[in-house]
Amino acid sequence: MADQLVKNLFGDPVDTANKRHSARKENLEVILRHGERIFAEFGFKGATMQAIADAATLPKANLHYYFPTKMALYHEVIERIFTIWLEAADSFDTSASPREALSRYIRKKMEISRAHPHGSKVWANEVIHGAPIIQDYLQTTLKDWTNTRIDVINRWITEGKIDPVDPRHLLYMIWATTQHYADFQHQVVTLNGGTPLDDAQWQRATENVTHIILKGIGI
Amino acid sequence: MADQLVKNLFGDPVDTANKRHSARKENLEVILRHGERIFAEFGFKGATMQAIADAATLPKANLHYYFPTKMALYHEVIERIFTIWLEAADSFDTSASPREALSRYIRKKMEISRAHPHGSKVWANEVIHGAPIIQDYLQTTLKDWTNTRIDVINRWITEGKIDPVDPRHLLYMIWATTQHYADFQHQVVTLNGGTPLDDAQWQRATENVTHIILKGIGI
DNA sequence: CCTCATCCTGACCAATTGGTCAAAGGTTTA
DNA sequence: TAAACCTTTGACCAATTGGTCAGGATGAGG
Repeated sequence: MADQLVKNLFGDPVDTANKRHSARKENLEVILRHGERIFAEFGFKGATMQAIADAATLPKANLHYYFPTKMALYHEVIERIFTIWLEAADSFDTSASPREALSRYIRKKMEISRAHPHGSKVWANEVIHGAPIIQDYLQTTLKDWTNTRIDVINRWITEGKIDPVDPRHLLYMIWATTQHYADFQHQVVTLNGGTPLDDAQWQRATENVTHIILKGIGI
Repeated sequence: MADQLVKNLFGDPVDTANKRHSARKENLEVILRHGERIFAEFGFKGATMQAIADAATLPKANLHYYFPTKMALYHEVIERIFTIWLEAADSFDTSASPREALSRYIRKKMEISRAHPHGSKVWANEVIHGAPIIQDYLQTTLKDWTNTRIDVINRWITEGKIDPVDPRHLLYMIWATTQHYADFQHQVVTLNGGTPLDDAQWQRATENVTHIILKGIGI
């Protein structure tokens, strides 16, 4: 078939060559996307497989074909969110200057809050409810990442590049503030007269957050 | 009966004079306290009347005697939390200097995060899930309060007392950061080696938050 | 074509859970 | 003491919902 002759730049057959394979991929994608939204909106218990199925316009039994249990689907949703979190984490360039490293990190986190508010909400939900699923991440990946950044920030302090603040609380402040625009989106929108922040407002928010935090630590 | 002769300073009969009345009060208190905790821990849907009843060591049917529906109980829990929020709001003294007004407000909010983490979590849950219950508060009381504070902060800016930051984002930063210690308590504790913050650590957190924010706006 | 493996789905089941109710047990008041 | 009232509670019900399953549909490979 002609379809099967389609190749990408590396000469590998493109996934869409196989109807089954591509349909599978598409379905997984749709389920995960709507699952994330429904979980964010109603919490784990409040979200129903039926609601996710309806959103994805698939019969409920079909969801159970791809994900044996609700928990399995939830796990997968969390997994994806963590990937995004890692992406932001990478943008904290430890070799850059404090000003550059922090402002880039803050900007990246603000972008994520705008692009993936649902994911952020699911994560927040998890933590609020005692992190039954992500406890592992918190104790390993997140803790390690945090400790290396704390070291870097402490070095900046020693070198007199920033004020002697507790790095831990600086990081918490960055997390809390940037994620606020995703997690408390509804409140932010309500206080904005009911309309979502536009491009200019997001930029203004990012600038304000960056300004206050950087100046706040003496940069 | 002797009991009925007990009076308070105003001459009113003390509630405890009446066995029924005091038992009622006590039960309401116990149900609301445990309800708040269970709602915070599992979300509205995840919390079950049975779980709250067990925590309060009362039969489930008894809960329904005091609160006809789960939603009615939840409403009452939210109502109480809002009272605490108002208490913090009052501490933002608009007649004080920027330094005094803000540092007092931040300290108060940190104290509330420490004293009422469950309440804060329930509130966060509400907003994350689109504020189905508290929408009214957001649009009226919260919005009004916010607008008056924005005016005050703008006056400070005009008078050159603080940097020209967007008051809105300054407030969001204060809310996000202070509430982070309650809502993300589990994450904070995990990154603290699994032990809750002690007195000194809370004080250090408050100092850091206050320092960065105040210096960040040029005070 | 034809066979096989994969995918889809309506109907169904069992467990959970919010809420009801009638009867019993206390407390207050006259 | 006795009547009126309030509170407590076990047993029960109906609705929701996660998950199952058997049989049908569809695409891949020979």
